[in-house]
Amino acid sequence: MRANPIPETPDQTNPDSGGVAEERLLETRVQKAANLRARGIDPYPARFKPTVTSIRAVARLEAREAKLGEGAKTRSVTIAGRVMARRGMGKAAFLDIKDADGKIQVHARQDVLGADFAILDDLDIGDIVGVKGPVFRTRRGEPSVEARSFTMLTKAVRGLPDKWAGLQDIEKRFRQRELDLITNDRSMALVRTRSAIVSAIRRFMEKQDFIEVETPVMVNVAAGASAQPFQTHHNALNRDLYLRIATELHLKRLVVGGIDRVFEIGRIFRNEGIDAEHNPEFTTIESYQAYADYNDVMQMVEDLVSSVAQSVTGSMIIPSLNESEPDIDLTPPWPRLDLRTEIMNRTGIDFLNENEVESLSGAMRERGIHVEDGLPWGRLLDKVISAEVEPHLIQPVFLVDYPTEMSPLAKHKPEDDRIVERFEAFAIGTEFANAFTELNDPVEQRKRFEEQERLRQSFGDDEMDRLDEDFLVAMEHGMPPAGGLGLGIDRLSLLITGERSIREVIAFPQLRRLD
RNA sequence: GGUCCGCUAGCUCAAUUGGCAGAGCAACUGACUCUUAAUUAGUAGGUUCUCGGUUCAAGUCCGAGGCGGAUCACCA
Repeated sequence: MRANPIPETPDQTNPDSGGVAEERLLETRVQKAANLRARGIDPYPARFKPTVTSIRAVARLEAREAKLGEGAKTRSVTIAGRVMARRGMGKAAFLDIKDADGKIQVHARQDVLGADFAILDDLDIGDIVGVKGPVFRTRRGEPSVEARSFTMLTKAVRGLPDKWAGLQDIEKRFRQRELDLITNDRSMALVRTRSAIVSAIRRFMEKQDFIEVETPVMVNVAAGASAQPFQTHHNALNRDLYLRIATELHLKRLVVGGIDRVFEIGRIFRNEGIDAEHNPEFTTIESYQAYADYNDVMQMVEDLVSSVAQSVTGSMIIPSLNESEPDIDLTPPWPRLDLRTEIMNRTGIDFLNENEVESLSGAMRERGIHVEDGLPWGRLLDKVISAEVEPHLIQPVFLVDYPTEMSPLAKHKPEDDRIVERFEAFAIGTEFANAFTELNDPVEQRKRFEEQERLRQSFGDDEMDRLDEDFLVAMEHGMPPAGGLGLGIDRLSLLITGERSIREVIAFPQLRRLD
């Protein structure tokens, strides 16, 4: 055992760098790395090749046991992973090693390991190591790698959170997600599930002959949705640019160009509040399909969501994570509820009658719905939906046929220009998809945008959709009839994982910086 | 943005009415060759989120602020 020098006077030069105790813990481990170097051992070697993962190593042992019976040993394997626990017994030690697949125990004995055993003097929980040797089963039945050689792969100079309780502090879990992943299996599972969801979506779309594209994130006009954009600046062009708030308009231009089935999975940015359902950057899939209408898209959405759930979780029924909420059954078909009827049933308000700001806001006040002054009609009605209808939509459902004024990019019904062919998909009280039969009449599209601009002027509402001249010119060249979809991947991940906070399904959610 | 709740050792948590800030894990010095929350003897570790106030005395009470959570408002 070598003595680790403890600083006689704590470092006062940088009082913000953490407590003295923390500094000392770090210093101790840095010293251990130096100890290894002094003995000619690189604590950060560049290469190491494991031959099996923990799970495969155990599988090999089981196969061997099936053939040879109890007491069987495999041929030598090589594993690598992080030391999660350590039980030392003088001239022997047990280590729990965690890799990408799971955990396996390592048994290190001085007589077996020889010189490498001395590495354990400078080993800490949290270090990443490589171990080579046969897999056997201990007397207590634990599959274990009998260490014949032992390699330090990465000396960690900070310790892990509590080995039993893990990292519990919610704020730390989000700010230091890597520690959350190391110690909390649920967090790792959520990252993997989200990845599987995106992968399944991509396979679903490709199977239906959609092609995936990438369109600009930085745009001259943040159009295609109602939201405030983030602003940035390009120095060489000396132009202000915006981060996109939707991928819609570029994708439609690709449909004009002849890509009949197109989709993009991408990040969009909305300069708005942050809460359990909103992160300022979030991921959507938007798709556009020529010669389809919103009924086709509706069917695609329920097929997509249910089959993604099936392939990711093995079931279309998502079990509730707590007693107070029901399981969610994603099995298609989902009910199609007429929006106007649904609002009337919930509130008695008929949006075709209350078609002026005054009458609608009056009706809302009568119903006890808080009305903010200065909002245009469409935003008011949106509020009625989100306050009075949306919270009741727990099982998956489509709300169908929206007012034209709140849907500037959707085609109106053939028999009624006050209503557009649009639906939104809801579950767990939250909207997760929005789709319509796309408006492709360029003259009407221009009129609708101009109306949005007029509303923006008169209401001073920064969130109205904006007029994008490049898009309008494209439409003037003719876009085939098409059905379009926007679906929130984060929201879908909430639905499929059973989580209720978007921060749980985003690896690094936006948080206020610590100063 | 409003309201409520939380912030104590590296991690997980205690601390009675305002009365000496404590435990487990991790760490450090030892013992220990089949343990698995190993066992075992000892040691060290604190700006109780920050600033101010009340008080003989503040982790605890009051005020302001920071960060987070829940909820309402707004958005997807």
